[in-house]
Amino acid sequence: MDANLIPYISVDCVIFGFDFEQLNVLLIERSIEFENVTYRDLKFPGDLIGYTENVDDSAIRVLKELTGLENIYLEQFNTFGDVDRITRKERDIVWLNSINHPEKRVISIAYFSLVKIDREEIKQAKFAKNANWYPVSGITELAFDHKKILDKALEVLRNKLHTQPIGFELLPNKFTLSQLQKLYEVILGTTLDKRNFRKKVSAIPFIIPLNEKQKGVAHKPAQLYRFDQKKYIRSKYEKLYLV
Amino acid sequence: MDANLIPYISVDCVIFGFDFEQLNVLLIERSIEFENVTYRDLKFPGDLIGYTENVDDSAIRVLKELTGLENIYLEQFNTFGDVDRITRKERDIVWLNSINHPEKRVISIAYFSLVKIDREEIKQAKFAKNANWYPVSGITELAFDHKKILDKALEVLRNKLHTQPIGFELLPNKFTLSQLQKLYEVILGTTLDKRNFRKKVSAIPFIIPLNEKQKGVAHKPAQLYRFDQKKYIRSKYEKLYLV
DNA sequence: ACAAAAGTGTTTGCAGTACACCCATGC
DNA sequence: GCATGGGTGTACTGCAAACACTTTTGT
Repeated sequence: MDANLIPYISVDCVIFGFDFEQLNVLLIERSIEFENVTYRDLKFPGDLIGYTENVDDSAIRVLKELTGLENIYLEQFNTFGDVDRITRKERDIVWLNSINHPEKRVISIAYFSLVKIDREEIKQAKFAKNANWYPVSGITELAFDHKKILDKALEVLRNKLHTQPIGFELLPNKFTLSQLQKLYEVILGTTLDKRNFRKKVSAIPFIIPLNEKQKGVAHKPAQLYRFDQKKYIRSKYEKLYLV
Repeated sequence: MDANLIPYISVDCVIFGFDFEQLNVLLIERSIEFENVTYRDLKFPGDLIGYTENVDDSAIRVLKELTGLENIYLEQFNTFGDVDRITRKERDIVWLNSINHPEKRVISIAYFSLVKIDREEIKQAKFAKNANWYPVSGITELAFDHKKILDKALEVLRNKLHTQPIGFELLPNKFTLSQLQKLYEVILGTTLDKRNFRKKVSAIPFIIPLNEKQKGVAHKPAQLYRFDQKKYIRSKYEKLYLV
């Protein structure tokens, strides 16, 4: 136990990635022996906060240590502070004892992060070998109160998607309109009309077509687009009602 | 200093009230002597969190102790965690010393609260005698990082006003449409067309006209309305695009 | 009678929605 | 040549916005 860390407060990071099919989150596997059975529970990456460390910097540190990534989208979304939030299940207590966790009560400040899965650091899977991507749609239970944290993160992500251009944080720098549409459909759980979707996109000045097309696909190659952050900031669009 | 409180974590409550003219917040006056001058700074009500207390319950406790109010709208909106957030100004440090505050670094979980100023407890001003309502529009500086907290609270309030029927938490149970419109105008900083506003309201099934009118006003008395929470929850309106 | 706020309809334009077929490429 | 996803236009409908005068009360 690191004496530089406040024993009562932690950060947890909900890291989302999109593989053009599904929305995924990065989870860490926690193995524990309990009543002669080995359980493999999943949890979000997180850590206690340093006495002399800004909370935002703790989240940046956790992300850097796990994935090697810096300068990615990261935003605090909620703080979870129930007294029994990490001791509600017996397996959680067993695990806390196994790592000599000093306190039974930890308040956690949760962040959500959006990463482009085509980035080199992610592709090389340099992150901890017990960390992996899991499709959000298949997650029914997590360690501690982390399922509740995931549900809240999804709610916030969906709300933000309507009003801010954060979807591009999940896509490669060059993307197709079908990929963008699929992203909205998967995250919002809807289907969208292709022609109407493209009509709206074409009216948005900061989604810019490139002189470049997809290659090596077994169908008509798609036009590639990029998102222009500077044009977004300068434009009149405070809200992005793409959907 | 209460030994039951975690010295590193607090809650702060941004309590909004609407007097039909302006949006107000409840602030506590902090008097300190510094370099032979008495400063009167303003801050939000808050307190450290108990070791065996849910964070949400801390906020409820702070609100109850200050105003005597229970069962009012209260929602966590952001956590402020910079190391120097309460020690950036020298006057803040002087004040911390004067109350023997044990730590120079406190992470604060901020809540915003909406109260009906016609409630008896509020009208009787039972709350701490150094607490008072101040118009939001006139606030330029607050103790610690509380101006930053206020700005964030306002941002969240404005966003929520578009999508959820929280404005009614600031109005009496019986209100006029002009009062409702003024509330939107003041909080959002816009002006609205009376006829268009009323057209939208009349299409909303959970804003219900009463068999009752204003009395004792020197003009045509207005129809009174009420907000029906149950009808809201059961209705199809997930989002309240009143404005 | 006058001041002060309540209350009420119509027109116009734009934005959302619904909908079906041809095109370019790899295998 | 066939399977796969890419790409395109129009008509209809409903909501948003602009706008001015009459009504009811207290003083």
